[in-house]
Amino acid sequence: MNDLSKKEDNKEKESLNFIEQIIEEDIRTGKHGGRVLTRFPPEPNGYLHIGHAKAICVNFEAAAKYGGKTNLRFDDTNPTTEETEYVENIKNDIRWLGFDWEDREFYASDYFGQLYEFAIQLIEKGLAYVDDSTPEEIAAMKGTPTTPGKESPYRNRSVEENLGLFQRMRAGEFPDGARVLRARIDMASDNMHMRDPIMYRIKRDHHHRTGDEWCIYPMYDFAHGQSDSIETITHSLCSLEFIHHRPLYNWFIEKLEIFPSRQIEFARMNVSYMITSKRRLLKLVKEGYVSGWDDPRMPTLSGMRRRGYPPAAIRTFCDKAGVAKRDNLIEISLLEFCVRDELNRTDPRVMAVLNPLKVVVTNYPEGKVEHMEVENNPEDESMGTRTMPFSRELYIERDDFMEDPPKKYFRMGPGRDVRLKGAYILRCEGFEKDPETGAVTEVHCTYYPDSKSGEDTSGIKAKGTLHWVSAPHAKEAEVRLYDRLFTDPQPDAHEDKDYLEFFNENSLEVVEKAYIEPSLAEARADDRFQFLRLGYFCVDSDSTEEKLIFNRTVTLKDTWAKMQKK
RNA sequence: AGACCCAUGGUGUAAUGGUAGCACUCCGGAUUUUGGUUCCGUCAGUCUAGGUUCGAGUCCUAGUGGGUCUACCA
Repeated sequence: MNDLSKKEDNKEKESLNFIEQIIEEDIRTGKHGGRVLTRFPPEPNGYLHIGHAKAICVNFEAAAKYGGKTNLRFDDTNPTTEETEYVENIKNDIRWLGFDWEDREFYASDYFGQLYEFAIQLIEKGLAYVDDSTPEEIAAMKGTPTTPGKESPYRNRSVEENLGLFQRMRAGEFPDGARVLRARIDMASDNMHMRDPIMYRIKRDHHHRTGDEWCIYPMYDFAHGQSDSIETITHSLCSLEFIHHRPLYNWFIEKLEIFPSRQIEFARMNVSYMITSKRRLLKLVKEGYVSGWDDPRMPTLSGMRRRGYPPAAIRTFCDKAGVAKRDNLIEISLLEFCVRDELNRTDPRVMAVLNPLKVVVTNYPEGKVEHMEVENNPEDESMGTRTMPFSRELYIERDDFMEDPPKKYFRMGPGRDVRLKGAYILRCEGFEKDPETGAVTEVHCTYYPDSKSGEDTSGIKAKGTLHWVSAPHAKEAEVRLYDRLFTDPQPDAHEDKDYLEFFNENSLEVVEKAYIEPSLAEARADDRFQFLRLGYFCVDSDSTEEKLIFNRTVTLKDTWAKMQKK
């Protein structure tokens, strides 16, 4: 056996997650004729976040893998909290993430008529009844997980009476909250969701799609499962919390004799240093901890988009995190790895100096300018080159000079040689200090004329290479440096402490005046770059003609910083 | 307390009764005109106790630990 066939043998076994295994089994047994249809069912009452991204990927990718499709369905059964504005944002976010639901855009509210008919059917079968009890009474009769509930005094109304009452509910004859329609199942069930769950409530509110057509609205539990069924969803993938709802959905499907969608639950993804609670996120926005839902520190898709995270990286991240049923906490370092991996291949490199220190090349003629050719991406030659002006006065990073450097320091220091990326090797001859503060104000160097990048005959091997800009040619820009929003990996997991106690006060640092190379003058919002040796940055939408603003997406890995910590 | 779900290196996820593998992180090394990238390497794991079996991470029982469930929200 040769090596080639061995390799073939090795990769023949691709490992499947438990959902894919179920789908493959269904295909093998011919269930639904091999058809696969999933759905992503957001409620249009908030912004999508990293947790939703996971659900979107799981649903769309599971279907796509087996030649199936995915529906987008808005679960809009509560008119009070839902708005059209959210619908547009959600669609925009899903498209940006890279998924397409084509023409299959549905709304639970599309099915209000059908759902009403389903309710009538159940009443006629003696499986649903109108209850006049107050919310408090219903809650009291519900019992607890360890004690059975009590049956409502209205539970044994006749079919005719229930039918009449329900029709009058629909006709608007009763005030809000006066009565509800409940499924007649089992008040003693171990599963609280089977203790005669409410199917319909009276609620006079303007619905974002159906307007004032209805004054009764189905509960989520009476809408979700049947919506799946109506759309003939084959595999309804949702999070673990709905595991207790499954018997109820199956009960409705069975009693109504409708298409049997199968619900499969998986553990939702948690990411360290991030929170996804809608309420807590809202508080960050409302109380000004962040600038809005799209603040680049937010775990929202709009926030991550503005931060500069490429959608492909988010998809890869969700894929690598995997799918299973156990609780998980994915390290944010995996996300950062995926972002860097993507950006490393795609982003052009440029130079910017965030914390400038002036360098004077004393043996370089005053007024002379050379245009140095610099590669745009060493990972991708096809991205070509650009030129950068080089002159007698330059800026380098303040961190890249030390008055009295240790031996492992490869950057500029008195008497040391260092390469300027794409330009010359410089020798540091001295420096000037502010007599009052002691701060270094200027560094004096000489350059080796025969060390020009690409035609270096000097034979000098400089250990370090620095980024730089030409002082008279550099443009100014604002740069926003972001760090994780919280100082604790699970800020909302502390019983004794509020998550806001872990808010990272240093999560945003603004550099008002950074120097960027002149080629960046034409950059426009959303353009992405690697600032050499600093990190990946994108142009923020706050930028104006006069002033460019960059967001730091993520730093480069920094082994020097790591060494220093030790 | 009851029902249900879950348990593999620091983290996440494979192995479907037959050699515990992969990725991230960490650590070390090589290369490098980015202390980036790339490449190589090290460390490190089946919750506990019984049982079934020639053989158990996998099947069974019990225990332990974690999670979920008692909205006219979704």
